[in-house]
Amino acid sequence: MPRAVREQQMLDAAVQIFGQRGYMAASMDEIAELAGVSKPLVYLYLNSKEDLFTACIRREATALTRAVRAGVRTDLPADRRLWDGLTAFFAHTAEHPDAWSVLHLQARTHGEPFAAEAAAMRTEIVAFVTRLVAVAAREAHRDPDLPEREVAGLAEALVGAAESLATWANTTEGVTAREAASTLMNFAWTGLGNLMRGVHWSPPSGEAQPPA
Amino acid sequence: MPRAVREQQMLDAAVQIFGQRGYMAASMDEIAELAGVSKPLVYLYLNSKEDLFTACIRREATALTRAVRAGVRTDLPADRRLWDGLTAFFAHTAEHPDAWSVLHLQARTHGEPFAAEAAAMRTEIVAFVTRLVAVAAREAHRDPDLPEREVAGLAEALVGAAESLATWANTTEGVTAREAASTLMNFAWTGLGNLMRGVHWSPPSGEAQPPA
Amino acid sequence: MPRAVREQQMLDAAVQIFGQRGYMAASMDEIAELAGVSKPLVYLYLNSKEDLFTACIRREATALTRAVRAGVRTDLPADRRLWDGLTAFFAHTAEHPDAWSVLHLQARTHGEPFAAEAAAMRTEIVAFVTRLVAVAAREAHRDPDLPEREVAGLAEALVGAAESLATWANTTEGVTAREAASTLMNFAWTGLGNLMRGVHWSPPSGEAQPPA
Amino acid sequence: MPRAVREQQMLDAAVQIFGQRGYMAASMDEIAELAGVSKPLVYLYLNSKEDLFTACIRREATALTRAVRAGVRTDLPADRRLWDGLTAFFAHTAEHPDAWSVLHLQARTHGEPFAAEAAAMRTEIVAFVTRLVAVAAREAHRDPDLPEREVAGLAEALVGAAESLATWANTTEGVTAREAASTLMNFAWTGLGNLMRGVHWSPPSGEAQPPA
DNA sequence: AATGAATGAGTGTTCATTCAT
DNA sequence: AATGAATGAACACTCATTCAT
Repeated sequence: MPRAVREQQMLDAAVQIFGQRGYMAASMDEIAELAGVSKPLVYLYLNSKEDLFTACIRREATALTRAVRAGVRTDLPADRRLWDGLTAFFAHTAEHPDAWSVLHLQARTHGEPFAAEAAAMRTEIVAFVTRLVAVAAREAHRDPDLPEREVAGLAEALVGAAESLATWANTTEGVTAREAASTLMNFAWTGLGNLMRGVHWSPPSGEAQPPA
Repeated sequence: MPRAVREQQMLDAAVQIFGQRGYMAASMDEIAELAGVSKPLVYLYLNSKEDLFTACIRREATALTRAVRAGVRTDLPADRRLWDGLTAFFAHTAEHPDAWSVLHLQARTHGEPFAAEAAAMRTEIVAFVTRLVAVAAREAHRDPDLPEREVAGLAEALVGAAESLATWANTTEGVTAREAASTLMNFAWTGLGNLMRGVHWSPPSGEAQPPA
Repeated sequence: MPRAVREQQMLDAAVQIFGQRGYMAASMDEIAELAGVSKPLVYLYLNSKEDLFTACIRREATALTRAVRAGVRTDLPADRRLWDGLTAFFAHTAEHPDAWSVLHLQARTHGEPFAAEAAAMRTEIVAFVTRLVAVAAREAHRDPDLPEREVAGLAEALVGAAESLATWANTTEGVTAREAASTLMNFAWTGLGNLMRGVHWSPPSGEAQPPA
Repeated sequence: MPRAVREQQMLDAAVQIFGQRGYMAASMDEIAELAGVSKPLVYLYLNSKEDLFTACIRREATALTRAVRAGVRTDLPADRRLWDGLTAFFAHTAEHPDAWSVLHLQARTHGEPFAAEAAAMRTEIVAFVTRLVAVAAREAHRDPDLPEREVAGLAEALVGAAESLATWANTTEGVTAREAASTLMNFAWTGLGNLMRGVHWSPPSGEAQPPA
């Protein structure tokens, strides 16, 4: 069996164990057993527990950002792009709960090296949202631009709300990705003030066509 | 030295170590040393690592909810109450970053018993926000009520955004509690759509007078 | 409360705990609590765990040998004296099972100092039996005497059988001291060979009158 | 070095330490060091201190009963079988004093799980003796049978005497297995009463031929 | 390419024992 | 005469990691 395949099996096992038990409570024994290989092989391929964990974070971070990017078409208006991105995000986290636990909980909880790794991914997503907000402002002919730090804060808030809803959707019976995305779009785009007055944001009728 | 005092010293030390190292990486030795007592005394007063951690979570959860409640006056309009609550929340988390790490990260990452403890506090806060949204709807003469699940999702999103901004404010140089609260109020109350069109929500001029 | 009384209370508690938990598993905390005093007081009166245990052994050894001696009248024939001694022995061990556990099990199991203490008592009892056997031989006009070492072995065997029956009687439902003594007298005095042929030893009709 | 061999080495060391120090006073460190291995290996192979102790008890119980059975030929008369069994018993306990300490003292002193393990072996031996007594009664044309409980008591007494003599022989300079067996046969078979009148039981002239 | 065998270092926890009062 | 407060030292157990093959 080629090395690359074995390595993926190990990462699969590691993500599952890390996601469920947590980084420190996870034991290399358990991971090796779940991967169906001997422990020395895990060390031969992945060097150490820290390296293994880092590899998990990197792989899953890449997978998540890729999934979000794949769901968004750059030729559509800003609110549509946000809606598509959120839908993709909620769908991916719902399908890979262990990976989401690794990225959102475990990586941030066990010290700088790992937190930095996860922060890199988060920064990328925040940047994506920040660009979106900037574009939206331009589309609305808003001038002068919002202050840069305020935009950063808004993006931060939006991403935080999304993360929180992802966990909420994962643990609340029967909440779909579309529903979570819809709730968040109403909240973020329209604002509570408008919502109170009966103003709603409605999801576009047709689904986004993934580029390929 | 009386027992009650010693116990608080131990909890202080434990919150600091747990918050910085994480629950599993924290060693009872280190906590005892930081508290300036011997390890057996920690066990005599707090029974076990698990009980010690639980005690930390409970103490800090109580402190946080108390701080938020103390910042809010029930005789003011909904947006003002939200603003005051957020300001208190950001101020408290900024002043007790280790406690915030314990509540927001560590407690959720290390198994049901602890997660449940932190979830209880979070539930309380979400309920607080949920009531606020309901009140706001009534104040805006909105009839019929928003669907219950949608309100739950909105509260979840708002709390998630707040949590995220708390961490952001703690790690970004020079962001004050007022600034974080202001950003979130704009985001949550006005909505991005309005913001893009130049509509802003402005913090009330006078500070809230804590009941006394 | 006078010191002597307190000390006896502590020994009572200690015998109970040592007898039930075992020497090493017994904790000074538990003993102090059961005795209704603070731990430092136990140390003030009895110095250390080892000394406390030794004191227990001594007190119970004395009590046991006293009980046996009290049951035997020197003016009766040898078999009657043996019967009376055994009856007293079984009655005492049945009434003080924790003390018996301390003497027979715990003291012998935890190293020289304690084993020696218990051995001293046992030696006394073995000597008592040895004298009895010698007297019996004389009464039976047996000359020349049995070799000394053989007599020692016989006494050892008899005492061992008695110890074993004491535990057996303590743990078997409904076996009385008289019954245990009767079984042992048959075994020891008559011998299996005779028993097989229907020869029995019968307990004397009247009870022994304790000297007082 | 193959696992099975290492395991026996560990059990050897454990029996020695447990027999000399006692169960609770024995430390896993000491056992591992005496076995010439690291502590984790002891845990890898034997799981826990309790399991290790249980394994010791089981191994030595099996060895002892095997030795006794191997010394007895079922085609010989009852007294001869008893004599052979006792000789084998005393020889084995004399050669393995630590094992005898584990079985007779330690196992009975440290709680139900271990006591039950040792009791199982003892029950087997008592049953063996009980059958012997029954056979002897039949051989002596004794009819009707002795009451069942009396037989149980007799077997108990005999076994207790043997156990006691085993320890006596182990601690008294120059007492051989034959001598101990001889003393006990006289005591048990002939009875003190007959002994006093000069009646002796004599060991058979030729040694028993072990079946193969 | 892969593993059975083995360990150094460290953890949570307990307990006999002692001050200071 | 008696105790609340405190600890040094030790122990069972675990785990990431590495040889030798």
